[in-house]
Amino acid sequence: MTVTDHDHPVDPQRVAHARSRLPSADDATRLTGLLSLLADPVRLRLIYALDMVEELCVGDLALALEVSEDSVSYALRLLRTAGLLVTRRDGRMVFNRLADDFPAPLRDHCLRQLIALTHAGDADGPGEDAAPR
Amino acid sequence: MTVTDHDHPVDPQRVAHARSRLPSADDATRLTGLLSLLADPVRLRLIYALDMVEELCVGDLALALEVSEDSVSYALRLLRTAGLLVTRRDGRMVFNRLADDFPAPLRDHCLRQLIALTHAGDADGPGEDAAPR
DNA sequence: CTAACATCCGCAGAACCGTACGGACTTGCA
DNA sequence: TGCAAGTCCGTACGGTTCTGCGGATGTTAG
Repeated sequence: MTVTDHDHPVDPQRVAHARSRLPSADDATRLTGLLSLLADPVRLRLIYALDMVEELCVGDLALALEVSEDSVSYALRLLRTAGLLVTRRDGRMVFNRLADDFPAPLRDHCLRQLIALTHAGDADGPGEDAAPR
Repeated sequence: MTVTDHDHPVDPQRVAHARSRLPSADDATRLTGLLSLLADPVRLRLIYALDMVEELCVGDLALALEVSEDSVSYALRLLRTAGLLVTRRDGRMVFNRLADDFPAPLRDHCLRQLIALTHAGDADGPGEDAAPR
């Protein structure tokens, strides 16, 4: 190889334990692909908006998010391609809304709770958590 | 803002509603920054591994994940800079573990549940209506 | 004090992603 | 039928991010 792939495991037991329960590289790629779709300010706020009001067209979405229609259109395309949202056409308008099989954990837990903790945990003071057990 | 900023809201009510409850662009950026740290196969599996066993050194981490030590070191640096994990030095080894204030929602809900749903949701075909509704 | 080990850091290359622009298509209304 | 509105698609540019290599730091052992 290249450098120091040390074949000298310090804790073989723990390595084996972690290795056995670790998600496969394929599953990890799939999950990171999903997370990548959320890891963008435009897409994240777009999902937020569609989570509050049932459906919105591109133009109104751009107004609500205060970004260009191009950005919204591009974000919608990616989300739609991933199957995270569906469109309903009424006349010349195209209304977008979250798909029925939109991942519930993302919708219910992650988004709202994480917003809260990014507020509180910004200074990253040790011993302070926005989500108490 | 280049061309078609249509100033013709179709649903002014919904736009206003969404706009008022929407997270600020700053909060969204902060949250997407956090999500971006998870949106990488190496970092995601690394967090998984550290969630199972309390602490691991770089070399063992590389063995467990089956990636180069450079990748692990780089991933650890980013996570450490973000304050998501801490290091403990014992001799020439450096053991890494998740920080005490590691976001609980991420750890408890998102990661495990999402792995499960990426498994189950795979077969039902991404993009189309296999929703049980 | 020197040698060997484990890890960290800085740099260059490549790959990926998001944005902006222009054109084209479909639809509704006069 | 002709015009205008709304949206979608393909392309090029700029920026950010990941990977691999070489060297540097600090530590233990002889």
